[in-house]
Amino acid sequence: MEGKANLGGIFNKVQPVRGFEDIAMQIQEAIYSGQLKSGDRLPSERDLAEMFQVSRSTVREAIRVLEAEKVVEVRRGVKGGIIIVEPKPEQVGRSIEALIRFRGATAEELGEFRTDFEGQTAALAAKRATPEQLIRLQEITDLFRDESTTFETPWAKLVEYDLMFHEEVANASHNKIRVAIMMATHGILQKSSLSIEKVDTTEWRKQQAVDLQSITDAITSRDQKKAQQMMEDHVSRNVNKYTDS
Amino acid sequence: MEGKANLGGIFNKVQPVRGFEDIAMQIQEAIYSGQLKSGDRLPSERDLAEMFQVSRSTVREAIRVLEAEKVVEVRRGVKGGIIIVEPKPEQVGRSIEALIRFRGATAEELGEFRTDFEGQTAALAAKRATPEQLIRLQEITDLFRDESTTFETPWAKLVEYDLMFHEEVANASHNKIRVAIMMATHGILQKSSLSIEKVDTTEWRKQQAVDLQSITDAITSRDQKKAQQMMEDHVSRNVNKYTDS
DNA sequence: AAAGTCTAATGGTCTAACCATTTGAGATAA
DNA sequence: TTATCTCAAATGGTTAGACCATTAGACTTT
Repeated sequence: MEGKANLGGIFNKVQPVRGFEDIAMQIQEAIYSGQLKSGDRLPSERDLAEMFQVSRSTVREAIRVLEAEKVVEVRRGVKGGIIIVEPKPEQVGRSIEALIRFRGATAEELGEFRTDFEGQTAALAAKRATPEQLIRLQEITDLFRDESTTFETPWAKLVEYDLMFHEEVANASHNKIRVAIMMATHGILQKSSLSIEKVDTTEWRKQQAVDLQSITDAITSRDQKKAQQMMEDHVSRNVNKYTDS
Repeated sequence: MEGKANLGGIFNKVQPVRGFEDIAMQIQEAIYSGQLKSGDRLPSERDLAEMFQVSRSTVREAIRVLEAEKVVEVRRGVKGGIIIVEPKPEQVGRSIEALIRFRGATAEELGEFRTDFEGQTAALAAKRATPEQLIRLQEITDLFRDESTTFETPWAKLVEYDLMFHEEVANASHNKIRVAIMMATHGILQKSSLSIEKVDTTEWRKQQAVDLQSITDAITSRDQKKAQQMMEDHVSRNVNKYTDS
């Protein structure tokens, strides 16, 4: 630290830009700047190669990058091609998952986080939910209760309703970061090592239905504290179910 | 919804696996399963082509995918090659950022989330910090105070100490999910549209130093409520600074 | 010892062809 | 008419072999 200027954050790593990188960046820029919208179709690989004055291989490598980044989607055949897609919340879950796997996070840690996080989200929802969102929450709650009373309804379907409920609560919090993180954690839950375990008893179904109703009630009555408490109970109950088994 | 079974979540999209995808997956599996560790070097493209019995182009496309997913890094020249790298927290920030840009989240929303999130993290830290972590927090606090008294210390350096402090608090929460999300949000803060703004006055510097000390004190005295409150105040104070300017 | 030069290994790119998939148009059959 | 089959065209997927560019280290020269 002596006789040597601290250049941290001033200079950037030199990186010779490879052809395909350049192309991938140009296309991505066009998307971010709004010149290309989701749903648009890029020219064919052969046309792109001519436009960028490179070989088809180089174009293809650029497309692979964009595809891996979930910026475009590729379909074969006539009327196929390279289509621009919307960023999906699940991909955040994927990279969080990679990080978690690497750092060795556990299901307990995820559960603990979810308990706190969803509790606060519910509190915000109680503060800000629109009338339409309140109605929607009640609808999902009713749907869950109705379908949960018969064992003809598969467990997976009920879990789906439950996640739908949680996401609607996140929407009602009117904070897009929360929506994104909510969906990310759900993406993790639905997969791999941190996956939820199937616990499907009559009591579980009844308890879930009661949980959703009490959360909906608390949010509807704008009772932030209660909404937070009910949601925390609901999430932790399931977390415990999963990890006690 | 009538006369037609709901197959949601039961069947998956059919996707013919392309050669390069197969190869990319195999390599990724080898990494996740521990057969390949970060730092390891894959065989050269030519060798991989022979091993997988495909052309070099196909191998290269697979490498492009892995590279885009930040699973490997590629260097040219002799002794260069394809090296396996660790997943970095910043990449989570990147995908969250993409999502946020697309969904149009604002700096206010991020600020609101951080206030709640970091508050809870501090509360957990107060509960679980190890003696070593308490010492480390005090060290960073001291470092910040000492260096902040002279304007020779650049603003960027102080922000760095601040982030270091927040990450240490996250570590002290002993929840790896929180560490990951903390780093992710910091990654966002350091870039682009949601970037923090430079506010560097004598009062700001003093206030920051006081903030860190009071948080450290609260955590050290195991006062969860106070730690949460102090952290919330600290974060929201900065958020307001940034957004009021 | 220092500087320059050469060499081999590795990724980056190109060319030109062929294969595989998909859609729609047109021919054919019921 | 209607249903089915066939075929053509466009698009991505793959191949093979060549050459270029970059890099580290060995070797040579000064």
